[in-house]
Amino acid sequence: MTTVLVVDDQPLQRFGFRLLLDSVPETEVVGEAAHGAQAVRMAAEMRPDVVLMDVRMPGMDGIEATRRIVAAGERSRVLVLTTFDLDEYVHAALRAGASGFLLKDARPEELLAGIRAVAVGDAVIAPALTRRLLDEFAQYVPPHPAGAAADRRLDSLTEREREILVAIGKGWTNGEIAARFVLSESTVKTHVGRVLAKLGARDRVQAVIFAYDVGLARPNAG
Amino acid sequence: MTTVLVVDDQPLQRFGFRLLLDSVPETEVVGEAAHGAQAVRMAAEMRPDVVLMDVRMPGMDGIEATRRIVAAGERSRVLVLTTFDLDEYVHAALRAGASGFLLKDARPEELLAGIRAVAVGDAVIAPALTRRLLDEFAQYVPPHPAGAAADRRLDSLTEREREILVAIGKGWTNGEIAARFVLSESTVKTHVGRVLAKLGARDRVQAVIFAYDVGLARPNAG
DNA sequence: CAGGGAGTGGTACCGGGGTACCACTCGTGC
DNA sequence: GCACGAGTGGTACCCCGGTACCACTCCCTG
Repeated sequence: MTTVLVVDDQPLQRFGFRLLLDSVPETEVVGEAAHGAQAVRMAAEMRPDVVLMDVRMPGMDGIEATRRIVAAGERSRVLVLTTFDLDEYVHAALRAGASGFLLKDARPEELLAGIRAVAVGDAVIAPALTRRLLDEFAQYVPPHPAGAAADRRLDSLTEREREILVAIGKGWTNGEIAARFVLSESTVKTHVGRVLAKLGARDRVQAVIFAYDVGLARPNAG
Repeated sequence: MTTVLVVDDQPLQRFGFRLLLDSVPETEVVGEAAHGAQAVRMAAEMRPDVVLMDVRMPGMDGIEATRRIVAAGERSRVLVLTTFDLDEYVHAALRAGASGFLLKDARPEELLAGIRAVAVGDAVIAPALTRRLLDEFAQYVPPHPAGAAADRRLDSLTEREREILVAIGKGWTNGEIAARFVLSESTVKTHVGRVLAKLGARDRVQAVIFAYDVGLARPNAG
């Protein structure tokens, strides 16, 4: 059973979601919020599996609410829904830590499939948006994994450990990494410990520096 | 009506796809290919709306075939299917110009929805892969044009605080900073606290990232 | 001279980070 | 069949990092 918190300023819209989600056995709406602040509070209180988040709302919007929920280390995954397929919304939402971005004109099955996906830790993007996202992706991501030289220490890391290192390089806490990767914090600590040991780093700060040195992490704003 | 070319080296697999796609009125399998070279030829001949492409095949694999079909300027969209969710496959496929990437364990409705999406020019990624793709995306794509905002935060630091920030960026602990600067650890903590507050950083890890972003710290490969 | 910012230093508290050690499940390879 | 590495998860413990709050000294400026 997947518990869902519905966030939308339109009562009728919330009613529609509740009707749909409660009509199938696998999902259950456990609460409704009418704006961002309320959503953040309720997410912390009832820890739903999935937060169905509208973007445009009076007061705190869905993006900011998403950012706070994710930053708070909540276990809830946020699935952002909007009527407008503006690129800025998509970028902002994903950067805020949303696990998915769907359009409100999605078919009911698509919405349910999306909720199912994010509930187990996967991510979904509306097909109409994916195309543009991929174009940007191809534009930015270097063809070959950057520095050919790299570092032998980097090679000693397993695939998972490299992912953890990248996450450390983003400044995430163990709790945040656990939430985003859908792991327990114990597991994250185990991974982090092994990464530090293999790199010969004393703490995560030195791991971050290593990540920048080998090009695993890259300066953002410029 | 969406015309589909099925490409897979396993006859049984092709049969399964044909069964599924011909069972719904909107799609029709107009051809089958057993390897990459044949796929490229057939795509050019019959110009299907969608090419359902397996990755692992003897001879020319699905990635190379995709690249050639797209490069040839065919109108066909390529939807890549594979059993293995290896990152290299995903990258290579998307770089080759594929419109989508799904796993073979997808449910029939998901596959049909994917074909429908790519047929109209959208793109789809299997939810299980999207998560990692988004992580990379966030890693490479710059957040906002911005840039000037970061510098202002740097300007708000005093001379001493900038020195402290540089030291933090070298991975030094508070104790080490105190020793090198000949200060008490209390003083260092005070400085560090002020630096974090001014930068809006949660901890020294994020301060390190900031230092790299604004160029106060620089990658030191080797 | 008064005021204020910068630099230095202290105490007290606590939460997260890091470590040590162990256990279980997979899948691969011998 | 077995061992092994990778991934995941747990418990227990200690200490550093970060915060809150305060105090004192310079030195510059109004």
